[in-house]
Amino acid sequence: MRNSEIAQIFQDIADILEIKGENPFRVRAYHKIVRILETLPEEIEKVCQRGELRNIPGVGEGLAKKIEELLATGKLAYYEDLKKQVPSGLVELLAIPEIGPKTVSLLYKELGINNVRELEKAVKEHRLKDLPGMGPKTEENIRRGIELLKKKQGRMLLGRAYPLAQSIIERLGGLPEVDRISLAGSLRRMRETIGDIDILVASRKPRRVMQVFTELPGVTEILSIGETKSSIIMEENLQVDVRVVEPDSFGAALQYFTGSKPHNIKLREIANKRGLKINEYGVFEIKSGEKISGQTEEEVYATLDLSYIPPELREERGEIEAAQEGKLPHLVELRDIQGDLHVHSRWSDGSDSIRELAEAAGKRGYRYMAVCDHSQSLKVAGGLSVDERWKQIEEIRKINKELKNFRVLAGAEVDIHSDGSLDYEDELLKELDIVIAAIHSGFKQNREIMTGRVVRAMENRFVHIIAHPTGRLLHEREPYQVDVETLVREARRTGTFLELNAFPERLDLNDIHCRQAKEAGVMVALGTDAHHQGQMEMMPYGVATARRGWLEKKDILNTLSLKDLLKRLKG
DNA sequence: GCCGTTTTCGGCCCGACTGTTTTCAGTCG
Repeated sequence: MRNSEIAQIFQDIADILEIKGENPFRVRAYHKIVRILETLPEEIEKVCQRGELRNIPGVGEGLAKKIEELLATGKLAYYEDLKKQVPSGLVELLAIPEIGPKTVSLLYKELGINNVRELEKAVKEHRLKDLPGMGPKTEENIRRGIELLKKKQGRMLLGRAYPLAQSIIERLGGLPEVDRISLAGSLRRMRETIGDIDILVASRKPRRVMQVFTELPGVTEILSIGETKSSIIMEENLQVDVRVVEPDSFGAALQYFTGSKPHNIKLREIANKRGLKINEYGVFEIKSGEKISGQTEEEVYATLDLSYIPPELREERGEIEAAQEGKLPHLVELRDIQGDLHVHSRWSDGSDSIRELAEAAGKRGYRYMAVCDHSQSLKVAGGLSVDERWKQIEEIRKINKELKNFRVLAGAEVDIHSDGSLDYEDELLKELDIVIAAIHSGFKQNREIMTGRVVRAMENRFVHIIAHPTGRLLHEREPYQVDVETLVREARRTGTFLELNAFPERLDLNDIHCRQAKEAGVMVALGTDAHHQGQMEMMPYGVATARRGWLEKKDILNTLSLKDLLKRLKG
């Protein structure tokens, strides 16, 4: 059984236990194991085989036994039993905003409602408002909640949400009433997808800020408007929350609203042990109630003897322990990136000439850029025949003679055939400065074949990089069945680099994989996969994902100078 | 359900907001 399947079962258990009104801390224990499983860099089965389940913080005797049972039999008696007690449709009701476990339980007991369809019907017939603890407003809120759930088709891509948030910040930040303003929430942590945009403002005149905010162009609905918090819906059904605090609390509030929740919980536990309390207003001594810090985030962390933890790391994946020991990574920054290692020109399916691309890259401060147009098999993307490729190499050589302080690397994104062979012969590959191998066909192969296919490509000594190694397209296509653990190991063995494709739909490798690569000593190659010059702007999303994967400058191939890069590519 | 240089039992992060109440429960982040 795979980690994601086991995680799904524990998630289900957590939901059922909540509806049953079980001890919330038991529920929390299940939520925690779900998160652990979703981000574990190896299969839990291997951990189990090594007898190390109990070494995972959050896994005690009970969960260890349940995991063992699932791995051994594919089933869990406890879960099967729970499912009999609670109709399956109740869990889906939890997804509706405004509805939590208590309401689900009430609806079921009083009205026999056990799925969304029945709830909609009951709302229409106004059967909810007379239930104990409910009234017409709650009924209306639930109606809107169902509507919202239907409209909101999941989370928005980082690459879409980020510019939107920036434009809001620019508008609000320009107000004289705004002292400070910042992104918060998962967007500040640069998660690959986000549920809503959180913005934090420091101001002594919240009313004015809220007025401007709720009247922004593009606002389609105002969900709530208050002194400290307002929520709106913008076009594309994106929810935006703004919170306003006093300037003195800005740091504590920013820390608090940036999350993640598990990160904050852990931080507060540490604070408690020291007789301190953290909330969004500051760090307080519990006994005296005296405020110790809160103006800046740095202060908040320093009060707990922690070095400052960058937002991208705040996922409770060991960053707090690292901060305690002063062993946080020195994360890579955008300005460390010396060039883009994956762009397409109009020779294949891009829309700009190599010269235009080079000029744009130079303007970004880059020293080099790898033009990696598709290879001959990929006809839909205008893949280059062998002849065309030779001509392109010639053109690039010519362009390089004209350029100063900038180098266009002659590259190719070469298809890996179904059997692992490559789309060009070695005698052509060896003429290229940089060769990226990629899968664009046969997505349905099983795990073993797919993994072996990529490994075979790695074994070709002219292949430098594996492009978008899992092939996922967020919201569109699942990753193909490839064993990343093996890829990382084989990359190390063969001296191959793995790409972190910065395109927002891809972000592939993802953060967890990046960390795996780092730990195995495999360098990551950052490329935007730009198909026109504007798309080179996607690089920050790649850098952010690298940071989420704990990567430092030394872990990334294209932080090297041109000279060092060329040396690495040869060796 | 987990966990322990204050504990193997009794704790487990913290507050805002809303709508329903007349002091609080439920939900959310």
